[in-house]
Amino acid sequence: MTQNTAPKPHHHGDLRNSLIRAGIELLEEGGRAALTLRKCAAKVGVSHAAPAHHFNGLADLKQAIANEGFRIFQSYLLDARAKGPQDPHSQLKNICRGYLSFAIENPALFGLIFSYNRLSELQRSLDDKGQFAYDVLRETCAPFVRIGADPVIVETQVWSLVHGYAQLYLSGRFGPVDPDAQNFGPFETVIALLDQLPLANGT
Amino acid sequence: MTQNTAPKPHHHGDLRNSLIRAGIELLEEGGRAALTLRKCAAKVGVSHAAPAHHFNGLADLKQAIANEGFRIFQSYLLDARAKGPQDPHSQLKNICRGYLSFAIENPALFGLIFSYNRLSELQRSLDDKGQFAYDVLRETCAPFVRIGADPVIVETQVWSLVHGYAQLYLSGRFGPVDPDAQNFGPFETVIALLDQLPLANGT
DNA sequence: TGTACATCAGTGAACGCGCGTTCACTGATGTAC
DNA sequence: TGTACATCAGTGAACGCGCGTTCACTGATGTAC
Repeated sequence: MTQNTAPKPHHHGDLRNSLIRAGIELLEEGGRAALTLRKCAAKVGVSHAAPAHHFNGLADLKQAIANEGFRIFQSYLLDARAKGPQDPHSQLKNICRGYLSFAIENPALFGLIFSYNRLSELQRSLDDKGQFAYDVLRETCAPFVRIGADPVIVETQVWSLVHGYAQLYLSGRFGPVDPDAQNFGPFETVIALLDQLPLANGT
Repeated sequence: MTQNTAPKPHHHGDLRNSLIRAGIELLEEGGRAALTLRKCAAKVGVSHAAPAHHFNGLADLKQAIANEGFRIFQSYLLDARAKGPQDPHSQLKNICRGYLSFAIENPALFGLIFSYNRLSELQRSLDDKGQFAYDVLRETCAPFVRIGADPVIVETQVWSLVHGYAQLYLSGRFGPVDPDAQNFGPFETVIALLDQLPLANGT
């Protein structure tokens, strides 16, 4: 076809992105230890030497996966906020639902992009990507900041609350993980927690 | 000396516990991937085959490390609560400081014991150990539950808030990680967040 | 349009490495008598 | 108290495995002319 959009690889077509997607699947299927260059190559159906043409080693692939993870994470937040009513309260609740949805549907990726990793070179790059997600949260929190108050308090409180609940829920600390739970599931719980926060009237 | 307290190993003295301690150090020094049976053995100074007499494989050592991690975590909570004034507000604040201290001083261990691991057989065992820590938090939260209200709301809110803040702080999301930060560091921040919660008067 | 050529993504064999695990062994410890 | 013995923690060699990485190669693609 045309080649004006992106440089098309000659044989596979889109091996780099395919390897990233395969890596995410391996991560969710078998945890961090299951993410290897050879397994990614096998999942895509190429030889184990092929990834070397697209990534400068395993660390580089991991970084690409984490970047893609942040992109997906941000799309969860934006999609959730855009779907419902656009008043500030609905936006705030929906963005928190999106946060929790991402964590539940992509638990290993969620763990990867927020993992503490003092040793990793990728931390700084991730900081930039993570900043976009933070910005989405910040602007959604803005209407709830009391006049004259430091907006960081509300932002940090909402983010910590949702993030902590998501992780503790995933770790099974609040009972078995069941995304299909009826009645009072994790989404209702996190909204109930949010309703307890002393937020200013959203304007 | 005497042998009436615990069965003393013949040669090393306390190899099992030494391997657990070495494993925790490796974890903090080099991340999850650095935790191997051979490295633990080398760090303790025994042959790489020695651990097989004390652990049934790497997964067994990891489980022992996670159990020890929960024990240390709980001791942080209890020590922090016991040190300061014993009124309910001080207790609640101090237990949250202990929570954050543990996370900052043992970030990899913190990550391990709260890691989502669907695949691990050790999850159930950890659930039991984690329950003790939850109980400490629950009883400290009890005075702040409004009459007639579900105590789970306060417990979950406090726990999620502190846990989420600890993890986001460690991941560098709130700026560089600096335990020696002057003025308004992570401990002051988490207390400020806590002060915003709509808690009943501690009695 | 056709041909010759440069590019480069993917191949398959090969390498060294650290890993978990096994095995027969050694030798210190603790115990039975 | 002394001796013979059973126990078992730790040793060192060996194994097969999956890993990342390299290398010369192949052959399809895209381009220059």
